[in-house]
Amino acid sequence: MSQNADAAQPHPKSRGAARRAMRRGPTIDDVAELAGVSRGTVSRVLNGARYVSPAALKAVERAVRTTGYTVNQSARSLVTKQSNAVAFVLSEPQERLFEDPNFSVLLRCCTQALAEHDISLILMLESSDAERDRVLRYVRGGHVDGVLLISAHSGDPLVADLARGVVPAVACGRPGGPESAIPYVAAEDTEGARQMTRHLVAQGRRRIGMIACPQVVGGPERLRGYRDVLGRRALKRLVVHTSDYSFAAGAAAMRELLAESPDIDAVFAASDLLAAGALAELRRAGRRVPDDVAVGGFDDSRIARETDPPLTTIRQPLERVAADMVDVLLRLIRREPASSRLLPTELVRRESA
Amino acid sequence: MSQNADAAQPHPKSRGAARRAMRRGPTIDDVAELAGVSRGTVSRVLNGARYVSPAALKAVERAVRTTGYTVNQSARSLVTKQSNAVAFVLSEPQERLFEDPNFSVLLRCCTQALAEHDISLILMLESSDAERDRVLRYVRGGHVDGVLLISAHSGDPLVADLARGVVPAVACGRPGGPESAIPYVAAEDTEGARQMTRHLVAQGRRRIGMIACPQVVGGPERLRGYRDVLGRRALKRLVVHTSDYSFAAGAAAMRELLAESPDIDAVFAASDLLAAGALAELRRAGRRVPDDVAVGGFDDSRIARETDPPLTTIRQPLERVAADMVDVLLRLIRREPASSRLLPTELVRRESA
DNA sequence: GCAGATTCTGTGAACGCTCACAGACAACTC
DNA sequence: GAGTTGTCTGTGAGCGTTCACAGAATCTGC
Repeated sequence: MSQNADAAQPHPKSRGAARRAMRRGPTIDDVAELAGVSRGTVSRVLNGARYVSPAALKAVERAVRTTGYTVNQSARSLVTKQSNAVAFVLSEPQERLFEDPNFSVLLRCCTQALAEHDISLILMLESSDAERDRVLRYVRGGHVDGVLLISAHSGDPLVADLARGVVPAVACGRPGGPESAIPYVAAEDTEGARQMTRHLVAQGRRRIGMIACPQVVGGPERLRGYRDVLGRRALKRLVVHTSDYSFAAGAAAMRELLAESPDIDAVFAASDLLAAGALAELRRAGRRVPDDVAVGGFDDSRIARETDPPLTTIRQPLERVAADMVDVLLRLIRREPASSRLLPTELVRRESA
Repeated sequence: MSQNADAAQPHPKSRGAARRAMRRGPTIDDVAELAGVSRGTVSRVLNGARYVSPAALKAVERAVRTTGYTVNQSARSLVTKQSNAVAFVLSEPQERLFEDPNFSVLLRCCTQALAEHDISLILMLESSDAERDRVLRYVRGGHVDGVLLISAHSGDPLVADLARGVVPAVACGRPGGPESAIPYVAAEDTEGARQMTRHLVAQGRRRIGMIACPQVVGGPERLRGYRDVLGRRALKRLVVHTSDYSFAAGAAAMRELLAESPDIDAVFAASDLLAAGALAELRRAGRRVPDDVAVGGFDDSRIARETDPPLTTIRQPLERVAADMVDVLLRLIRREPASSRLLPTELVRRESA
């Protein structure tokens, strides 16, 4: 049989042709050939276009257009060791966090900001230990250039891992744990809480309660702001702690507050969702808002506009938080200096207080 | 100087060593060396582990563990032409859609389902033409193995592009446009709408209005279900169209309905968010719910539990929609046959109707 | 004991790109 | 006109995998 004879002489050309037929798209060599230049020149055009003659530039651009060439990211990554992707890691996402409107804004704005730099966002969940392992392996494996970390609770174990500097990382909100932790971007929670508390005081409220959530990122700061303004008037029974920012927790906390201090005339909830829950509970208890009890929220999320009455709240510039997180991360990736940032908050007056 | 002498003889070995020092992690060759086998054997262990002796298997596994080896996805993708990633494309995401709780559930469940197959989810937004181009180039470039398409409005132009079969794709909800379009997974919207309408009829309601949204995916089906049950009783002035599923649109539609038909005694809103808006407007108009007017929603999203009164609504099995979308997409990627799926809905009775 | 499977292993050649290098040429300076 | 600088170009090597192939070893059944 002629098989052996054929096998004896390898024919790389016909093989290459066969491959080309089943290939996804044109390669850099096809573009080079069509443009009448070399691979190297095409590559230079693709990245930066320096040291390329106008004629060559034009020819390459035309060839790229006519062939519909797209750079093969895998091949590029293989040599540059950059993935042009970052992970958006959602730590401990009980459904709650995921349905938090703040988080949605963050995700959307981060995606947009990254897209402008042609970097793609890979969403990763990290609620179980197994998932954390997966994330860590993924990140360590060099699949992403950086990590945007959205943490629900402070003291996230992933922070420690990330802090070891496997890959640049930025957190949203001040992550708890050792001081050596990773840089973060957050709103000025403490000052925001002060603004709201001062506002309630200015309205003549005497018994101002707080629904706090100190385990959640940003929570301790908001409680501190409330205490800063009220001092000794921040009675113990006026402060109730919840374990998360949820509607149900807000309602339960309000119930407790009403039972402990029936003469309460204002409540500052550490998030709009908590405030919405408090509102529902107040209605059930027959208290009018704001006449009997004023309610203040925090976040200025969509919810604040949809409650009845609409919530007076503290606006966090989440769009800017997202943009700044991306900015800090990109700087870190380029090995430029970058540090944590705190963004100003603003009181938004509506009808609840 | 000795420079020229050095340059004359290339020393690949010291070069390789230098590279190794700055390298991210161990390679397959390092693992092979440590395990005392060849590259090929390690590769076989990594993918499937067939035709590998127990001894070799064990040695490789140990070596992988001690070196902390992770496969370099770029190198692998370069040869397999598979990226192990899929794009989750959010078409026309006016903020609204993004803040839709349904969408959050979908995103979360898809991410989880994909993670189980070690496939990562790349989030892409596609609200402008420029962004659609980007998405298309990205997808065409072979960066992803498939696309999960979440479309707000029917007749999305991306669908047509995707339908040309660049890459496997699955839509959530029936995409409008040519019949030749891509496969989809959706709830049985028509039947769900029938369930709700029948429920309102069974409660003795005589003037049943509808807040419909026929431009949005699923919208036409829900309107059809309402008409199926009511027949000629579905008066023109009892149906108002909105352009999206938003709180504000729901409130505006309710206002219109009250003005046109003051004797209205029930409303079926095509989404919970619309129903929440209607609820707010009814309260403002002094109508009691459900005593004066019954309100039915659709989705059974988180919102339905948080309105006052809580909404009677139609539950869509979104977790299953997400799981099925991923399942269909994976089949398509493996070139197995797979077709569109319709999932059953369920009436959830609460207090609003 | 030997042909034929069957299991197991190592090796070379891609995959498509970037990057360093060297060479060609043009434009200056003295 | 020779040297120096700067711009522009092509080429070879290598990134870390997988895959096809071929060869070695072991097991069948007669």
